[in-house]
Amino acid sequence: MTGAAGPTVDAEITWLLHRAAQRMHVVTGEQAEKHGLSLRDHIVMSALDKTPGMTQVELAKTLGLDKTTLMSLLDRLEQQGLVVRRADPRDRRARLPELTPAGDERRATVAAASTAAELAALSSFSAADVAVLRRMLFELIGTGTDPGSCL
Amino acid sequence: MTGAAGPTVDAEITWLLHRAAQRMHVVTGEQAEKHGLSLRDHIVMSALDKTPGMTQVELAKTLGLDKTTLMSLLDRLEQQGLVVRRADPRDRRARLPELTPAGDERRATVAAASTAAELAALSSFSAADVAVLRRMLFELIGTGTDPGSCL
DNA sequence: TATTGTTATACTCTATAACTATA
DNA sequence: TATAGTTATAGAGTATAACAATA
Repeated sequence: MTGAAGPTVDAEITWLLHRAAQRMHVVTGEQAEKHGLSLRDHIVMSALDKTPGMTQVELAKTLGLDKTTLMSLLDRLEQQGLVVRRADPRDRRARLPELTPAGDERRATVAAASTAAELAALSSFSAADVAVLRRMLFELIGTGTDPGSCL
Repeated sequence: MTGAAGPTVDAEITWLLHRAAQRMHVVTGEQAEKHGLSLRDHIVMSALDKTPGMTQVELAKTLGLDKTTLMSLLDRLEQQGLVVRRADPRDRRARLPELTPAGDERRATVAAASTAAELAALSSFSAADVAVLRRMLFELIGTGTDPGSCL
């Protein structure tokens, strides 16, 4: 497409990213589903663990989710008793989702299985390559996003 | 999550990939849409250009699309006069989609705009880093897929 | 029997708009 | 007026099942 350069790997980065994400979604998602969670459930719960005290809008922005998308995720997690929405004492409009003890236990279980699966899928790469990948993805996401959201 | 190691960038690779793909999808997709195509339309047409003579099943496998997903894409492209489905003389079940002259012209236009947008989005990275990224994504996709599909 | 193309269908993800209660 | 949460809804993207024609 660009011309004479690449031999086999000249496909669009956009589509390669899409398919790689799709594949890793399967790999880690099936770990989460073993414990009754979707990948996105797990992502939300990880964020609640790493950065507690966020409002729902802040949480959505951090994860790159639409606030309405986050709603259904939180609804389901709350219904399962894994998350509770607490009132923010400083702003009566806001609600602060947080993990319940049961939620945190589930989160830790899934986190272990998920990262293990991720490591296995990346096992053929050098640590340096993985570091490059991680840095590039992170910077790519940051482009166009306001700073401050450090996932 | 893994423990004490990473300072800021310790998020799951899976989610980073997802969001990076999402972002690049916007970047290159809006170029395609300037010319009346979706990103996926463009991906299909690029594949038809690079590897002509594939059946629909082969095309779907190459692109990592479900065959039923490909159907609606081809339907729309055929309806717009950008693609035709020709009969395979060697297998009367099979049909070989190919670009029309109009389709190839449109494809070339979108390809130029799309790769330019991709390059711009990746402009802050070194060529070596982009090469690492491309190679890793490619290998990641290959895992679990039968060889032979070289996109 | 297996495979290609096809249709119908459903489920998930995502985004938009509008409403409510606060600020 | 602006913002946080919420609801309803619609549009993509994806996958499953079933069918016809052909191998």
